[in-house]
Amino acid sequence: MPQANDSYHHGDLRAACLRAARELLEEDGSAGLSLRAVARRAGVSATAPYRHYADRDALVSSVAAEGYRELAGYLTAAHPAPATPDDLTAVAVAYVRFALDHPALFRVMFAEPCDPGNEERVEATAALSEYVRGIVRGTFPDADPDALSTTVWALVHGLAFLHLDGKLDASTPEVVADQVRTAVHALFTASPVVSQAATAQPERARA
Amino acid sequence: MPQANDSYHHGDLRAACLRAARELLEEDGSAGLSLRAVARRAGVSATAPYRHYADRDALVSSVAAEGYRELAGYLTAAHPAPATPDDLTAVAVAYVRFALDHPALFRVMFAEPCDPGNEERVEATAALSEYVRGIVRGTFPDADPDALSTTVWALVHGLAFLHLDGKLDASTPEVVADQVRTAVHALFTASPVVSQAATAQPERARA
DNA sequence: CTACAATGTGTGCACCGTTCACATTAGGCG
DNA sequence: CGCCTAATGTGAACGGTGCACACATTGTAG
Repeated sequence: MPQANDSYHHGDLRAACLRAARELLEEDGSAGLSLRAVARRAGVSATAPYRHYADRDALVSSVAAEGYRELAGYLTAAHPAPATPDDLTAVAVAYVRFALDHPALFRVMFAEPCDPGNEERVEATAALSEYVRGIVRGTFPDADPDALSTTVWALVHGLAFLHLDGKLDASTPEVVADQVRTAVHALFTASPVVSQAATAQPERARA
Repeated sequence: MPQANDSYHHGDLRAACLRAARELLEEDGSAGLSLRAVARRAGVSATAPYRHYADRDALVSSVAAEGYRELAGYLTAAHPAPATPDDLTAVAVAYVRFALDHPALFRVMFAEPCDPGNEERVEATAALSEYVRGIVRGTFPDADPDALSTTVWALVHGLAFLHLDGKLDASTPEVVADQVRTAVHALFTASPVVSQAATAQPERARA
């Protein structure tokens, strides 16, 4: 049973490190996320975190994995079981809102190629990817789920990143939401074409 | 007249730093891009670069600005004066190809919110943004240029990033290109709707 | 030719990630 | 209960980093 005492043994350093990392990320951005700062905030010596994380990257990957799960929470909260294009649009809006609510975290999640060695991270991203594909499959049964989910994910992901880079008008959340709705709506009116194009292209990859 | 001698004064340290930074970026990724390593590679003391760049961020911003210009070169090379949806699709393919050809550079370009204080960088990004808007305006005269260029940029940017994160099949350049073409094509078949939706939404932003 | 501004050097400081030997403690086993 | 081992936390140390500072060198304008 973990306890955050002031005794020699912390009790649950692993969780405390994660929490401290999240706080530092929100306060100073990814620049302030140092292993030593995490240790300081957790009230522990600089090298103690190495008992729970192989290196800095492992910690960051854990933070990223937590971010993926939180993002999934945003999406399911927007609509628990999306079945119509409007439902899917609501999910898309939630995706961009998550990015704007947690900009530093979102950047960390996609800053580097996902380390294939980190099981927790791979699992979290796979779950998210599968979740998106599932929604698309349910919403557009006639479309190629892979192709369409890729397209819609890319569109929403791109909107999120352009917003993070300040390249789009993000004055109010409503402006952002409208932008996302407009863009996604444009895609959906063409969804039958996506289906058709994806299934009628035999010359995809010969290698 | 600059000269890369072995004399006390380097001749053109600024350009040499930029070149060294680019090399380090391609060799070791953004992790290896340290000011000291740049100085070493340029054959100069660790603090010499400070005569030409205020700090590490300034160097990185310069590299990013160079990247923006190079990206613009890719795009214009794909089609000097895009006038049809197919032309625009070719430009989109070139965008993603640039990201895959220069993954570390592309990440640097979009890793942090663009520093508004760095004039060179702001200028380069503005030029790129305006270029995209111009293409869209020429290709789809009836559409809202802002809305459509945002959408198509987001879609392509998202595809590029998902590829960089290894979340999409990038086995061969042709597979990637097909993917981009399919996604962009899907958008374009809906472009009249974008135009209609964008102009028929008076409740955009009241603030 | 000389003074000055531009440019490069060296030292030093604080911080970082990481390793290693060591201290402390929890929990199982007698 | 008491002991032993594995888990967990500490401290010093090493090489690397960004950056500020005083100083050295040199191109160039007057």
